[in-house]
Amino acid sequence: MNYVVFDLEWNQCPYGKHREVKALPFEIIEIGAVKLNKDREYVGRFHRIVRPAVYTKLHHRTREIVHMDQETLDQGVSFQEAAREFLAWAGADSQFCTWGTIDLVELQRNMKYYGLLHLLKGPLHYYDVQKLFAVSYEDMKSRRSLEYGIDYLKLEKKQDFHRALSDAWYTAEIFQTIDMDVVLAYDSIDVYQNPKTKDEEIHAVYNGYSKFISREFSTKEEAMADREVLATHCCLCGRNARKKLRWFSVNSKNYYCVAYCPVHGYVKGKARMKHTDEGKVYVVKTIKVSSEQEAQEIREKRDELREKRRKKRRGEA
DNA sequence: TTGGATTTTCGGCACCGAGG
DNA sequence: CCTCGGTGCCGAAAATCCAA
Repeated sequence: MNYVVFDLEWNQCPYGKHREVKALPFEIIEIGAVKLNKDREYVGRFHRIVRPAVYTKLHHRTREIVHMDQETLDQGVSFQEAAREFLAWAGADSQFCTWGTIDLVELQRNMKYYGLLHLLKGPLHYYDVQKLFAVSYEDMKSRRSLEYGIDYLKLEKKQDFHRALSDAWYTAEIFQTIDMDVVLAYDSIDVYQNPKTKDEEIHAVYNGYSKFISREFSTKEEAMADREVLATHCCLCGRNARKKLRWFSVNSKNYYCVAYCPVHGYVKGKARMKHTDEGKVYVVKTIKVSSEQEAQEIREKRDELREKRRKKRRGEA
């Protein structure tokens, strides 16, 4: 098993959104990757410039960020060739690592555009080094820039940022500093290819929380009526935790609830509604360990929200 | 049963900070 | 300039409640 740390550079429609190709808002123009063995030692690299075929001219903003001239781009290979070679080079049993969540999405979106998505079966497990950085060195929630991470760790800035190979290299260097226990405990799942059937639904357990990704439903109501979506299993032992506070919504997308595990005490649930390109919905539910105090706070938050809406109604009447 | 009051739902919008 | 995810606010519409 190898780790493939990769980074992409992409371009967008230089003439504004109204003239873009809907299925391809971002066109990949460069792929850079560093391969590490199971001990996270450097074993190889991959680099391709991709000749753009949809947006042949660089967006002015892109040109400012990515330092590439037109000749360099024109000398690139086609996306089909670059993607096939990249995946072949990566090998079937490698673990992808990226800085942030977007690169996996754009890679797949570009592959879909060219009818190559079957080469990369999702959902994809990967390591989001930006997240691992936050878990290891900050508050778990922050999402820092790559350069911030390099500065924080006092690593040498040998090359410019915002080129695929150098950013992949920087990401790999940060990845190498992360404690292996943290890496193993916090893998990420990309659901650009979201679960379609019940067997494909994802149940993942992490340190102190668990994540469930449902199959598709036609409507939100149907989703929120599903047994597995509503279930509140303790994220530590998997036992059914009895609900203390039923699922309630704060807005159209997020639902919360509180439950009590007979062994581990309070847990809190959060369910987020996600929409697919085809207008279906699926649910990403997380269950986290909580406390009596936090449970009380969530209850108060719910009551406050109700009170607020009530007051507002009165004011308008 | 019904109409008004109250509560919930839900899309739009704006902001932030990451990505290019 | 555009995407994405998260958050919060707002108002209209839908759903529900409740008393006459």
